[in-house]
Amino acid sequence: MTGRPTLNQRRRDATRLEIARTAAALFAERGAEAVTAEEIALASGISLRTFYRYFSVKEDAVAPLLAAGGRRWVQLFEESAAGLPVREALERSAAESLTPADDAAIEAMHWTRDLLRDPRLDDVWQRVHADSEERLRGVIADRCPPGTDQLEIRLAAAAATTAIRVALEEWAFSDAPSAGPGSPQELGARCMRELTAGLRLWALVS
Amino acid sequence: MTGRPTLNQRRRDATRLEIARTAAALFAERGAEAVTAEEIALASGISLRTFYRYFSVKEDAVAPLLAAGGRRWVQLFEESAAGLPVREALERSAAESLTPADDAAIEAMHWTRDLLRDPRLDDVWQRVHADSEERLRGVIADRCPPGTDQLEIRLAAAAATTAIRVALEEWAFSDAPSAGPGSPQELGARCMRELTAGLRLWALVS
DNA sequence: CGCCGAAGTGGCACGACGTGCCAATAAGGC
DNA sequence: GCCTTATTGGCACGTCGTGCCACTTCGGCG
Repeated sequence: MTGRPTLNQRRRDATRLEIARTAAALFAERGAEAVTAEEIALASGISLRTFYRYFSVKEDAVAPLLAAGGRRWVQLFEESAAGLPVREALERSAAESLTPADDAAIEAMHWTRDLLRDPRLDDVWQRVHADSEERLRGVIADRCPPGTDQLEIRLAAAAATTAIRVALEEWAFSDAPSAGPGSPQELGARCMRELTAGLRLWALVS
Repeated sequence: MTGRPTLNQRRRDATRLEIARTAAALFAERGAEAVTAEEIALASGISLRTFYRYFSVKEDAVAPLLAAGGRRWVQLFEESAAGLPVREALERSAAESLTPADDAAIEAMHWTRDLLRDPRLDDVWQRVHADSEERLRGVIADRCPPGTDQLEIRLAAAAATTAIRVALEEWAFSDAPSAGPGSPQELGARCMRELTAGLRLWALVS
């Protein structure tokens, strides 16, 4: 279905991710304020001009890391069994996306904690979630019968995204480990349940 | 209690608001991208250097207008009868803040619609709500008995803020009037009810 | 094999952004 | 009146982000 990305596209994505790692290391070390775009570029082995072809704003360089979880969430939700009620599918995919499986996911979650503490990166964080909410809205709509009230779908996407955002922020500013009590999964499940419990969408789509 | 602001402070706030109006007019006319900070400054009768003493980022110039409703909300909530259950107080103050009373409020809501359509201003919009969520968290905490679970309070603030944000965005991109069906009040009440219905905080604080 | 178009990269120049610094000015207290 | 304090404007500077053009790389095709 989804035509696999071309070779060049995958190389581009790899470069993107490598720049993101470099930027994250520099940002975590000195703070985003004190790092210039040129430094990130040179440390990544590319020119300044090329850096701005990958990211239009300096701070966005870490977006691929911050957005990784959300991407995975949407993907898991899309792939979940079609028979599953929307609400179950949403909760399960969220929980799974918060349980880092491969090394890349573990790494991304590790960086997230450091990056969230930098106020200069608040904007990227918000942008990432606005983007996530939008994507989620799309895939939820795909699961609902045509004609379903669009506002209800939007509210579901907003509630779910807000839940995960709050859970991650809460975790990042605590000293809880990434698994067990106080972990993103646990907080995420709790926030998600509370914020989505009152939605009428669940009644509309059985 | 709250010592009234000094004369100088009020002059400062007035200047701030006037710059905001000037910036909003320019942004709405040409888009934030095409307006330089220097233009806003000169059109406001101040120097560029002074402009940056009022707003550290060009786009923030319109923040006072976008934040006006949220400020009012928090204020109304604080002033609401102490006997009222938190949930009622929150819903009523939100509804009232979405029903523009004085001219300034009407004007702010009018600008909001234009400004929300400019993608370049998304960041300010998000920042304004992050700020609103924070303030709300504070005043809700003041109403709850000490020792109340902080996460529950945070979730309530996040849910309420998200509700209002979604309602305003939905309204701004529709052609609904600012009163009557499809109005911010109506959408706000509906979003608020759905997003806060599942919160455990209401059970915790009676 | 060599040619070729498409895509990616680097260098350069430029306007705009945002800040540190210092001098000039205005406001408020004694 | 004077003095202290806050606010303002001007200037210089480093950084940001983009338009433009020349150069390289790479996969396809005769």
